[in-house]
Amino acid sequence: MKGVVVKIRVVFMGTPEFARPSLLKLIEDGHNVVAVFTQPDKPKGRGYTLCPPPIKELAQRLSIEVYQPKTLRDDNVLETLQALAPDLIVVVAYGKLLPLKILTLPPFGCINVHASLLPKYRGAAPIQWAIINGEKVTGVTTMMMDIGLDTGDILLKKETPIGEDETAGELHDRLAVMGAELLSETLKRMAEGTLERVEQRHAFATYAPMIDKTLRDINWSQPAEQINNLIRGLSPYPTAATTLKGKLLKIYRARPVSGVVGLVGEVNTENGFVVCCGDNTALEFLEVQYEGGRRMSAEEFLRGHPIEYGTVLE
RNA sequence: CGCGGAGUGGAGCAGUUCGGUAGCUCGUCGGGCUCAUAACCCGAAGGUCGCAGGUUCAAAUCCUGCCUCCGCAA
Repeated sequence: MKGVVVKIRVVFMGTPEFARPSLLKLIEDGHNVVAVFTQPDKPKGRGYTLCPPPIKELAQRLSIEVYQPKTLRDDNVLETLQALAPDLIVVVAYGKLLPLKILTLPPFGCINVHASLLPKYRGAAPIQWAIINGEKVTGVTTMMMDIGLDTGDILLKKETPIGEDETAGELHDRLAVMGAELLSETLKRMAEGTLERVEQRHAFATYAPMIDKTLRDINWSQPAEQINNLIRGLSPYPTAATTLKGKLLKIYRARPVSGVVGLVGEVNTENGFVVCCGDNTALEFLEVQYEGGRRMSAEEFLRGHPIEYGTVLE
């Protein structure tokens, strides 16, 4: 019989899909997750149906107690947490800043998993912005949380190249899994006592703010490469878009092509669904969705929507 | 009751205002041309027009209810 392992009490805080692999990994690793905090249900979709966040569903399936406070700056919430007596709080894309009283509550502190190589891309949308800015490499970071937004001391980092055609959705899924693995390793090394904390080089910090809807409108005078970065960074949500015959056309996937020149925004369908961009570059649409319609390949779209010669996108 | 759009052969669409033979682009199958082809020519198969009622001599089309999908908004 080996020595008795004392399991530490963990409270998990997270909200969207990105946090799922991390919570699952904690359970797989045998950690004692005593409660899950997640954002309140929100009205979503057509008809404003109240939808629980992905983490709530997962937690309920795992029979873990779920709390959904509107704010953490509340004495009742603090009392609840004190009663739960966590040794450690793990935060993955929770969507709220933790007040000092909570940060200092667990003896082992609060650990956060962030989807970038800190101090770059602090904030809400690191994955999207890394792609929009044309980064070739990104990664995940674990850190000891402090009072600021993603400013805490770094524990572990793991890099990964961004594929040339990779979309934010695909990168999101990869980083979510990488983040879960890095979290697992972080906790393991914490238990071993081999973890070091390194202060961020704050001078090199950049911010990745929430994605604003005005971002989605494509400016065709930009070079194709840059437009494609935007398309990849916003796919599949909220999706870069343009206007065709007064209706919204979302672009899920495209690729720069050569040999086609024309006015900025002009459509050429001689060889695929190609649009002329700035600096004499051109972009071919591969997957689109027209207002009111399904998402489909550009080829399918053109069958039912022949485009007149000289049509210009706005 | 948040606002709006759409369901038509396997895929994408037109036809619906103003009821009267089911149409286009593509795919599939067969044949032809070609050294050859995803190219071109000829031909064929394939549709309860989302579902259920109603109006009518007659409904894809008009009326009512329901289901599903999509855009906006959040």
